[in-house]
Amino acid sequence: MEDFLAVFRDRCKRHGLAFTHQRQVIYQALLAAKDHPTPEAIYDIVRERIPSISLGTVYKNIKTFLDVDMLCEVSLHHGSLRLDANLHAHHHLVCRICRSITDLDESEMEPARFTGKFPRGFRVQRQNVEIIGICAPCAQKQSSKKQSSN
Amino acid sequence: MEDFLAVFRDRCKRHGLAFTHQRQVIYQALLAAKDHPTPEAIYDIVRERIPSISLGTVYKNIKTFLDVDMLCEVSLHHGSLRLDANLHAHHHLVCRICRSITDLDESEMEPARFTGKFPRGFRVQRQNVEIIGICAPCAQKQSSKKQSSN
DNA sequence: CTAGCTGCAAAGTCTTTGCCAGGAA
DNA sequence: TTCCTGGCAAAGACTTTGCAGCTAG
Repeated sequence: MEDFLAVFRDRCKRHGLAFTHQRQVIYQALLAAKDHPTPEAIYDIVRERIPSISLGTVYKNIKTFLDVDMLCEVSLHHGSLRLDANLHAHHHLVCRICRSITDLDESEMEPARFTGKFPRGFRVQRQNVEIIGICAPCAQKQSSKKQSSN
Repeated sequence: MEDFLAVFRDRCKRHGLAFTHQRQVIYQALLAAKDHPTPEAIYDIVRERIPSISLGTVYKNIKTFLDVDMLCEVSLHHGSLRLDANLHAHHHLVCRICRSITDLDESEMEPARFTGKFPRGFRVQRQNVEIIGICAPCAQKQSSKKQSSN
């Protein structure tokens, strides 16, 4: 626990974030949750320790953590529904910045192989591979932004 | 084109869907779009041919197509942000029905290997594998539902 | 004829934003 | 002191729903 606090304090300092009680409790709840919680779920947990906290604060902090890579999102496409009429097995190349999606043909992909055990009774149907990175246009924008801010 | 109409008509019949002009134009737009469009994007395209169409109709039809597997969603988690404080490389087992997410340790996974070419300039950072299927509780619910409807 | 569909508008989620008082550095 | 943050409420984006008239089967 003291360990957690020290690490968290350090991470905040490194990213220029103020160390606040709310922020610390939110982060701790995120670390403890094993089920990939929603912001609402975190809000519910945090409220047990800080009843006066607001949902807005939870959202703001989550966004902050995402910005500094102290946290990641399960899907890069939660904002809006993205559709795919290509029903043949294929995979996706996704840009972290602009969230563009490019198809990768399955024939050019050797599937991932899971060698461990699945939970009992889980019926596997298909697998989806996302190769995540930064597309050429976004990479260019980023580097030019960095230069101008130096 | 006539080919498309025949196939579409057939698919509708098979799933018990009425063949309507709106539905046909929406599906055609979905098939033609190569960029994993949002419902809004489809709405914009369809409106060129059916200016009076409503966004609600586009949503309803997309939902219908998803229900009968004539279409799939790029991410099963677009509805709400799902967070992951586990920054170590790992993968996910996802239930199509309840959308629960279970972690799979990376050490038990042999990564997918892409043997083709990435778009020029794309900087790959990591890969995410989703194994998609139906979890035990949902499978049970489904089979009992089927029995009772027989 | 009947069930299902469309268009419209209202309502519902989920998330972001603006503001000011208060706390961290 | 100065800047950042928390709480609140309003606004915003995205999606669903209810209804009345129309259409396909």
